[in-house]
Amino acid sequence: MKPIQQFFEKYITKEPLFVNKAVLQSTYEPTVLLHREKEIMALANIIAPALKLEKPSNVFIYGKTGTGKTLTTTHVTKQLLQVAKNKDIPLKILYVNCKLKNVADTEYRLIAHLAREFGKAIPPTGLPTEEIYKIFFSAIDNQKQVIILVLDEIDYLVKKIGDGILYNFTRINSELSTATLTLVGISNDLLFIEHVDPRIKSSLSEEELVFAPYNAFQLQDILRERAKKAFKEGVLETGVIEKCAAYAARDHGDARRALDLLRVAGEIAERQDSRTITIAHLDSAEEKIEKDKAIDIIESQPRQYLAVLYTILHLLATRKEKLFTGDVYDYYKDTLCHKLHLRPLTQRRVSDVVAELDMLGLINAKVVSKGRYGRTKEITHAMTPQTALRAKKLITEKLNL
DNA sequence: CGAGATTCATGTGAAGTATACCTTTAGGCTTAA
DNA sequence: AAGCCTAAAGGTATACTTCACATGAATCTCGTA
Repeated sequence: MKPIQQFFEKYITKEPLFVNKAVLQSTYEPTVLLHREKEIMALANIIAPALKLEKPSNVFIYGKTGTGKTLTTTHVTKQLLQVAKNKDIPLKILYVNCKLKNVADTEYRLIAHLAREFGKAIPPTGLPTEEIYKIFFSAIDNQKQVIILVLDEIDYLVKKIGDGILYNFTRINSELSTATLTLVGISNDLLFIEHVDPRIKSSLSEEELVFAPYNAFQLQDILRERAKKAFKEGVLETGVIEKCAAYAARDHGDARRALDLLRVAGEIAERQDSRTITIAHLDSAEEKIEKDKAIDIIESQPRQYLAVLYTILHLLATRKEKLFTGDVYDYYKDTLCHKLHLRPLTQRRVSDVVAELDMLGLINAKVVSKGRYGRTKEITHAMTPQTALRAKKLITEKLNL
């Protein structure tokens, strides 16, 4: 028998470690959210008036990544929607992630996206933004209804295009006569609202919820609960859950990360034909996750961004000295763009691109003053060496270098 | 020796440009009465 | 005469460029002890 056939034969008979892998994926919504009872009730209280067709207060939710903000919000809004449906209450929930490139990363695109949710066809460009607002308003204002708009990662949007958009949000309800719209903003950055006009702040952030990071014990509870459903009995070696929780608690109690870690560890173990999941699997999982995340982001970046990122990775790998914007720009313009027959962007633009790559977490860029030797961004690694290497290879392929 | 001026390399804001796409409008052509 | 198609005119968003000014600590300068 050919080896590849043997592989397939074996594959069928192989004992899986998972019973239900979806439980560990980030799209999974558990029916019970552990250790978020207080937050759930708080949010429920805030938005409950919707059931009486009154406008609930606007809310801002703060918390680091993986503290259950998004999950809690979708959980609560879903339940609310369910009740509303049973009682025939006209309630709509809209959820938008502002970080999605070319979907909701500008004011025009965000409102256009919302209007499309209501079946309106909006061109990708060409109309005045004001016009898009009108279309959106007319789409929702044709009947008495309560709309709850959840804007995830709203801090990213505001950082990118400024806080003018928030001002426009403040006047939404005065434009509507029959419908009402409530804004639920979710932010990873606890400080970002402090930078906006206090009047806008008080209008949009009538209520605030802060999600504290999970501690190691809470993470363990969550992991155990999910692991029970995801894995067959007895596949987890003792200490794996504890270690997994400890890893995640180390950097700001990120539950999503902890779950990813567990899932990927399981996948690796399965591939290696292991009967159990060990701590060693956990370690390789940590590496793989980071790599996947970076690769994912890179996949969606335009050519110019890739070229700049490649330059940075290349220079960081080759030289020992610190790396500054000027060095990057020189190599990018003189060497890389030349090789790629790419029209070089100006230094001004590259400066912005570097800032965006920093926001995406692919690199670290910090503005430093070198006194007599000027002011610049000092650029350093944000990825582990292995990941950086993989990333560089991927870009090489994507750019046809 | 130390306070204040100078300097460098690039950050950063504002305004301008190119491109792609939109709606409106006016003219020309077709059609049906 | 009414209806329909087309192409030009006039408008916008976005990504990028151009222009011009801002930044901030190391270094220089010069008056003073």
